[in-house]
Amino acid sequence: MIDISSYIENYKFIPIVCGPTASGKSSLAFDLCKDLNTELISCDSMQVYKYFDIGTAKATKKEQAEVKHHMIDIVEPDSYYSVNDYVNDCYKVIDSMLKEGKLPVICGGTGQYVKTLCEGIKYTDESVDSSITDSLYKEYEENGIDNLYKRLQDIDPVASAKIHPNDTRRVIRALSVYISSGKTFTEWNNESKTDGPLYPFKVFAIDMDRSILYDRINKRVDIMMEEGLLDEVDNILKMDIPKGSTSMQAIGYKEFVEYFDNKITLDEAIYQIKLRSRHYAKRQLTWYRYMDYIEYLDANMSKMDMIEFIKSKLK
RNA sequence: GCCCAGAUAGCUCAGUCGGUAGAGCAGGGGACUGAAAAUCCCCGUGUCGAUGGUUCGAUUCCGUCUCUGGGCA
Repeated sequence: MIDISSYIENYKFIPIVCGPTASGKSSLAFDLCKDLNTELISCDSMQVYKYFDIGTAKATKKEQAEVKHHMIDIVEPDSYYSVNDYVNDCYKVIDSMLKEGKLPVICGGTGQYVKTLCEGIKYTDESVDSSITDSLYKEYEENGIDNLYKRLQDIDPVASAKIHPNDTRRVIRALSVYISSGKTFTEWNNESKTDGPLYPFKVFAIDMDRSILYDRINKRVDIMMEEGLLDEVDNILKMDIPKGSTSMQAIGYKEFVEYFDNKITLDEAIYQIKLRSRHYAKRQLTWYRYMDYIEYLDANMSKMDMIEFIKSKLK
């Protein structure tokens, strides 16, 4: 673990501000950055994509002029950007900020990215060729999952015991690792384990009453519509981004594809966005409960009090 | 006013040839090592509209009432 005290006086930890979607984490992290006179590092799997602005609740140009935001708008919408890419790029930003004497403030809702940072998972440089994955998917589409799952059981009983057969994504991932590297998924994953995180992180999450949160989510979708989400999506769809691209999985975008195809009404699309956002928030909350090292911030606290609380925990 | 069809889980509805009921959606919980805003797993007791009757027993059959659709006047 890297000791940050040689770069930053007074602080021993790098804060990661989390919270479910629409909980107000970005606004909190923004104010924290202003208070600490520093810059923000986004930890969000969808804000990395250019042009996906309103629907991903990306910081506005005005906000970005006030506080520098890293790890947003860094890739084209048709690119493939993995957790591994994220953590590597993130470490580079952290390193350069520390060298400038700035305490990084990380903020975002992507649980897997936060986990990877906090557990210090170190992915190998090897990667699985997409042709292997493609042929496994082809096999799945032709013959179903049963045989693929049986193969996984033979090769890697430990992994297969943890992966449900219906979870085709994970079954195929585990198999593809073995076919590609000759190592089982379990071996491959064990190799990526480390003693702990690269930097001393401290994770915070805004804790809010569920009904209030859902109300905020629903209202925020309405606000996004007023801000011109539909035009944004229309422009993005004109870019002909491949359907399977990660960026096209973003909530608030994929739902409009059917609307523009005249398969659903606008109201139905908006209903779906609100619904899927609520489901997403629920899954985020499961991540936070899983991270037993997290510090909760009661949403009833004032933002100033939250900032003071966070700062006190970083010392 | 008359006729017909409904009234069952938060919503949409199925069902019980009479032995007090079950799906989808919503909602809740969980998993998560290279697509993660993805992917996947688990969780269903509710005066079966009200009331009287028949019956050992009614949400189910019959009567009356209330409400909601639709039709005829």
